[in-house]
This record gives sequence, C-alpha cells and structure tokens, in this order.
Amino acid sequence: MQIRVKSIVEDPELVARRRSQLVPAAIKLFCRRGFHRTTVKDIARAARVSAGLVYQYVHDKHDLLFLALTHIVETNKQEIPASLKGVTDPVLRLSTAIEAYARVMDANRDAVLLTYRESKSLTRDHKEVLKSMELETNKLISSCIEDCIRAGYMKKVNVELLTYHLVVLSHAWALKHWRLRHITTLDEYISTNIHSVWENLLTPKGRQRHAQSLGAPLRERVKAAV
Amino acid sequence: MQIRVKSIVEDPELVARRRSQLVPAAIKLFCRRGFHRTTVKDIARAARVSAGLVYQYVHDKHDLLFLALTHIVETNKQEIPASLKGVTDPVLRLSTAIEAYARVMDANRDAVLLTYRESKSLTRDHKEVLKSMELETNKLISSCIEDCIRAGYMKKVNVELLTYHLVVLSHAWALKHWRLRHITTLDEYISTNIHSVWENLLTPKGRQRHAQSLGAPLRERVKAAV
Amino acid sequence: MQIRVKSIVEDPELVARRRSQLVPAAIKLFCRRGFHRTTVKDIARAARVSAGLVYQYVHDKHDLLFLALTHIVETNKQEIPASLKGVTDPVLRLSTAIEAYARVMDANRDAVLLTYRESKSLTRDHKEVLKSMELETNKLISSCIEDCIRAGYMKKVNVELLTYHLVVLSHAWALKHWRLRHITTLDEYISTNIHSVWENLLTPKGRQRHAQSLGAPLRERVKAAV
Amino acid sequence: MQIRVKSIVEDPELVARRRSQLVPAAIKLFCRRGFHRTTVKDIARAARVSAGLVYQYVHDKHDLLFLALTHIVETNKQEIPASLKGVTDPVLRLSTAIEAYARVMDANRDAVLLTYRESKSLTRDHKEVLKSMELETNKLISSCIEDCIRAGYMKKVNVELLTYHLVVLSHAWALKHWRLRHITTLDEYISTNIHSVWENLLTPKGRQRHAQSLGAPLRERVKAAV
DNA sequence: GATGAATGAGGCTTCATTCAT
DNA sequence: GATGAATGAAGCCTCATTCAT
Repeated sequence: MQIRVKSIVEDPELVARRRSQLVPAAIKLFCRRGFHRTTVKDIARAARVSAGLVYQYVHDKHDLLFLALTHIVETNKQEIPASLKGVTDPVLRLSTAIEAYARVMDANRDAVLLTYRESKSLTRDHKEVLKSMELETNKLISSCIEDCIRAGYMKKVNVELLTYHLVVLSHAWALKHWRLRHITTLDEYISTNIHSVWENLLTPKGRQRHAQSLGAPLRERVKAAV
Repeated sequence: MQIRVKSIVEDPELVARRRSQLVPAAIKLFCRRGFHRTTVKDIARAARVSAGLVYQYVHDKHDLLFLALTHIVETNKQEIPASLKGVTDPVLRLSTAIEAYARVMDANRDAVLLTYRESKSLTRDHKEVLKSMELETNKLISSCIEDCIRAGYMKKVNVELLTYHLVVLSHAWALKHWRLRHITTLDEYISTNIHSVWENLLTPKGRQRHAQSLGAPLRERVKAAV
Repeated sequence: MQIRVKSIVEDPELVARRRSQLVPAAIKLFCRRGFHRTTVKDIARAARVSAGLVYQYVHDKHDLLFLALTHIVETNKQEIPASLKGVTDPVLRLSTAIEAYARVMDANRDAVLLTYRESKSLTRDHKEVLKSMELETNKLISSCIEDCIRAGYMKKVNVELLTYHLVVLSHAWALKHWRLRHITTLDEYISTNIHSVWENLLTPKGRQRHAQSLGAPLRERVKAAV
Repeated sequence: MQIRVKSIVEDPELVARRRSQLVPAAIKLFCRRGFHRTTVKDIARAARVSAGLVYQYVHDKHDLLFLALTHIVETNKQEIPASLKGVTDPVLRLSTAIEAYARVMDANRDAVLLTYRESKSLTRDHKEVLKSMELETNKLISSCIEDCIRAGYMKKVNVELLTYHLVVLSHAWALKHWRLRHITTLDEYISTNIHSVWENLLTPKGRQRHAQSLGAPLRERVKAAV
C-alpha cells in the first residue's frame, strides 16, 4: 500500500525501515501540533535523521501525511480480523467486531482526530485512496452484519448505513472524548451507545442467539487483543 | 459573545458591521481551503477591505478563526428554539428539536467540517469557549430529553450521553456526506439513524404519545424553519 | 515593455520606482556573480529593500533576470537614434549608427556578457521577447543599410546578414575584451574591424560619398553622445 | 592537459577511462540544461556510474565543467591541423584553416554556446587555462595569416585582431544560429561573411594566388574532414 | 575502487503583521 | 479609521559532498 508513495531510495527493505522511523514520528507530531504547524525538520529530528533524508523516502511533506493516515487506517484494520479468529456465531462475530473496532479507536484516539482534521490537506488522489481504505475497513463490520441478516438474526436493514452508524459512534468516542470521558466510561459508551444500536435491530431469533453468547467472556478477549 | 475578541476600534456598532463583513468571508474561505492555506489577505479581499483593516477589528488570524467558528455555532443554536416555538408536547418537542438540529447541520455541512477540522488551531482559551458553546447548544436538546423523562415518556437514561449520540449522528451526516449521500437520503438518515435512537428509549406511554404526534406535518414545519 | 512582468503592487509609478531600484541592483550582481550565484536576498540588500519586497514587484527570480536583460537592451536601443539625430546622409547615417552601437556595447560590456551568458535561464516566452527585441534593435542598423542600398551607395547585399556581422563584431569587443584590449584599442577595433566590413561593400558612388563625410568630426560626436 | 585536475584514483589509465565516461555526459547535460541546473547525480546517471564515483576522479563539480570545456576546445583544436595536411600554398592554407574552423564550430554549436555561457563559473585559474587554450587554437589560424603576409600575399595587418575577427564570426554562427539559419546557409555565411573578411586584405599578388586555388575542391575536402 | 545513503547548508518564496500616510 | 506597502521570520526543498560498507 505504501508503494503509492515514490522514494528515491530503491531498496524496499531500507525504505520500509526508514519509513517506519519517519511515519510514527510524523503521526506523533501531526497529532500533537497539526499538519501545518509541524515542520519537516521537526519530523526529521523526532525520527533522528537529517532533514534531507526525509526527501529520499518521500516526495513531499504531503506524502508524509498520507503515509501517516494510511498507516493508521492499515494498523486499525488489522486488529479486527484478529479478534474474530475462531468466532463463528454470526451475532457474536458482529458484536465482537464492533467492540474491537470501538476499542481500537479508543486506543488510537489521537489518530482518529488526526484523520478527521487533516484529510483535507491531502491530494485529491490520496484522499480517494484513503476513502476507499475506510470503505474496506467498514466492510469488516458490514460483512458481519450481512451474515446476521442472512442467518435471520437481524432485520433487513441498509447494511452500509448501519455500519456507518456504528463506525461513527466509535469515532465519536475519540472526537468528543474531551467531554464524554466526564459523563461515561468507554465500557458504558460501548454497551449503551454502540451495541444497543444493532441489538435493537435483532430479530427475536437473533436476540435469543445473542443472549446465549453473552455468557462468554467476550469483552475480556477483545480487550486483550487490543 | 464576540466581545471576547478585542479590537482596536472602539465603536461597537462599527465593530459589529466590519466583523459581519469579515467573518462570513473567513468562513467561506476557511471552509474551502482550510485555515492555514487561507491568507489574511484572501479574507480581506473577499470582505472587500484592506489587509490592514483586519487588524483593527481582530487581534490575530486565530481570532478570525474563533469568530468564524463561534459565529457558526451561534447561528446554528438560534435555529432550534425557533422550530420549537409553539410546540408543547415533550415527545414532539424532542423530535422537533433533533430534527431541526440535523437539518441545520445538513444546511451547514461545510461549517460542521470546518469545526471538526480547525478547532485545533485555536488558543486554549478559545477552545474552551467553543466547547462550552457546544455544551450550551446541546442543552437545547438535552432539556427536551429531560422533559420527556420527567414526564415518564422516556426511560431514565444518561441524558447527556444520549444527546451526544444524537448530535454526533447529525454531525456524521456532514462528516461522511461524501459516502452517505450515495447510500441514503437525508430524510431516511434522520428517521432510520437518528430518530430511531431515541424512539427505542421511549416508554410505552411515550410511544403512545409519539404515535399521536406523527400525524402532524412535523417534518415540513422544520424544513421550512431551516 | 515592463508590463510583461506582473507585480502585486498596482500603482504603476511605484512599480516603476521600485523596479528602478531592483533592476540595476540585479544587473550589477548578475554581471558580477552570474544569475544562479546571485541570491534574491543579495539583490534586495543591494537595492536597500527587504527580501519580501522583491516579490511584490516581481513574480520570480527569473522575472528579475528578464527585467534586467530587457532593461539593458532597451537602454542600448535608445542610444542609437539619439546619435542619428540631424544626420541625413545615408552613408554617414550608417557609419554613425554602427559606431554608436559599438560604443554603447563598449560602455556596457558587462551587460553584453550577461546577455550572452544568462539568456538560457529565461522562460521560453521571455526568451522569445528578448529575441524580438534584439531584432528590433538590429533594425536600427539594417534600415540604415537599406537606405544606402536604395540610394545606390552600397551593393545589394543580404541586409540582415550584414547587420548581424556588424552587431556581432560589436558584441565581440565585449566578449573578448579580456584579450582584445591587449592587442588593440576600441578606436582601432571599430575602424579596422567594424567599419571596414561595410566600407568594402560600398559602390564607387558610395565611397565618394563616404570620403566626403570623413571630414566631419564624426567620431567625436558619437563619443560625446555615448 | 587533463592532469590539471587532480583525482583520488592514481592509475592514469583508469582515470582517463572514467573521465571519458564522465566528460561527454557532462557536456551533453551542461549544454542542454546549463551548469547550475545540471546535477552531479544527473551526470553520474548519464555516465552510468554512481554519484560517489564522480568524486574519485574529480574534485569538484566545477572541475567537471573545466574538463568539459577543455575537452571541447581540445577536440576542436585537433580538427584544423588535420584539414591542413598536405596543403602548402599559404593562401589556400589560410582559406582551408578558417573554413575548417567555421565548420567545426557549426558541428559543435552546443559546445560553443556552452563555452560562452558557462566559462564564468570556472575558477580563476581554470579560466586562465581556458583562455590560453583559446589563444593556442587561434594560433593555428594566425600562423596561416602570418605566412600569407610573409609571402606578400596579404597586407600587413594586426594578425591577432584579424584572427579574432574570423574566429568570432565563426562563433557567431553558433551564437546567433537561432536567427541566422533563417536568413542564410552555412555555406553562404562562410563565403559572404567569413572569407570575404580576409579576402579583402589580400594583396594583388595574393588575389591571384587565391583565384588559382579556387579551382580545387576545397570545400569538399574540409567538409569531409569535419 | 565503487556504491549510494546520509548530511546539512542554503536558496526561493510565502505570509502574518506593522506602520507611515 | 482605512489603506496597502514593507518587513522579516520561517518553511519546504534541493543538491554538492561525504563516508560507511
């Protein structure tokens, strides 16, 4: 995925290594100070390299932003499948997926904020790439929803719309964390705000299924994974 | 509220007039190009004044951002009470308020995006002011919720949390409009995603109340107001 | 002619004044150090203005070069007509024009060098403009030649080619001055190398005409004019 | 001659081989883009070597320019003696030499331009070397002139001055080629502008001599040599 | 000897802000 | 009060040169 950004240095291993220095530094600083107030030199310094080196691995300061946002999305995306490993029951899979998603967002609140704030500064092309990556990630959840519907556990709803509802609520925890943390906890937020959304759409049969799985140490497993 | 920003010029009327030139120009440009890529000169030009004049009515470029964001919130805030005028039934008031809110957000999608993107660039103090303004606006909705609960129409829930759920969904329509517009309409979004959230929390008595008011030309009234 | 270069400042008088500070400074430095080794800051300093100011009167560093070269050509071009004022005899006019040209080139040897050296650094468009200005200047001489031919004083020759021969010899005095000054004087150079070229092309009638005018204090007059 | 530029590598053969890779690459690029806009990396790439290697055979980027200009002059200088081989008549030798010179300049118009444009970027020392090389080359022509004078074929003139006149006209063909090619051909240029200069200085005896040699297929021979 | 990654000085340019008019 | 020219700090980026491998 990072191939989208050209670097002067050819050796892919070195590119990967250097970028794995640069990108976290960039993420940290972009989160802290924003894209425009972060200097390329700042990033170089934080990555313990010279300013000139940056431009051997990235064409632009904008590319650095793209790599940063891309990295975040990519990383987040990997967490959910991990949490679903071995889970087969459709309702439990959905429950697990969305909970994992929410907890990943919580663990990377800075990154969520960054995404909402700085996407504007991307190239049109980069913006498109990022959007399609978002859609891909969403698919991890929407496919769980579809499975539930197909199995008759959930009413027939606009799947992507529901997905966005859940996704956006997870983001909201990060976006409004400055206030939400004073009025609730993550656990409550997830169960009250997020889970209830899809639980209300379960069929009677789905509710039954759901009730059974609640015995399992769901939450703990996901927490550990994150 | 705008008194928070000092200007060299004393005459409050003139200050108001000049700022009413500057702020809309600033909003337009900040929305289009973002805060950092918008030049003070750009704003001056758009407001048909000289660059120097800006600094007689504003201390800083940041102040301009503050005034812009402040203006947006203020404006939005005024819309909701208007829509509630004459509505007395608690359930209908809640329904009306949230619908008005959602439609205002839709009408000012740019502004919503701007708020999420550029708040970071504010002073610590200004950020606090803006947050408290957000809370005030939310109170317009949360007080409706409280009325419903008090009247026994709604279960006892974490009022502010529910408010945020509704508010954030309205924002999400703007934030994710690039995708949502392809998978639903505003009307469907409001009824399916937003209204259902609180409707699911109504007591049986509340549901009854709600069912009755559905006969009224609710949506139309709010639409007109916006 | 300077209208070709856009400036942010509108007032044409101010533009003219500032540019008349900047351009000579640029010429001096470009001549001394070359275009690339001259810093915009150097020019600003030499012109006693701030670095930022330069960009209010010029879009580019390249524009500065264009204005510099343009200014040189323009200035040179004005000298020749002045020297011809009142001279009517075709042969004498030609003689006077070419001598004036040569002396102007001598007086601006640096500028001639600059033109040959740095034209390459111009935009394609600017290069074209400069070329056409060169052709215009040449026309001052070629029209004198044409008059001589028309009057039967000179053989029918390729007028522009002869013009270039004369022009290039004048430039050569500047281009090879490092050596020529050791082996001749400007006066000898002009009479031996330059004048002889067209004198050899005179018709008998032309030679007669020419011989008569040699009584006149030609050289002195042109010298004074330059 | 290239010994003037020190290299880290000792083996002179290797130095020669590497430089014969580097210098043509440098010439090509310097001609095309100019000295300053050509990157050392560009040259290395064009010469199919690494950037670092350049600095083992050259101290400086400036050295590369020196070697390039030096190479050009050296190469050109070798052409003239070749064309004179077997020609003994003084007038014909002069005629042949200058024609050869002009045609070499035509064949290397880029190089001529380069020399005029970028000599400025050389070290003081390098500039001197180049100048003395130019004088050496000129001597190839001036000695022909001297022979003609000594033989009574040509008037007693300032030999070096005449040489420069001829040389500069040959350069002018390259320098003003953008225009001259529209108004004449190389052949006409040589005969009309260049040859006529010295032909006009022949003594009657010289003219006779010259007329005789005109039967010979002069031009063709020189053309072939170039 | 050869490579090419790394360095870091320095250039061009932008733009928030000031200030004389 | 209004103007807009002037300032100068600071940022992005390039590229000659070095040096570890």
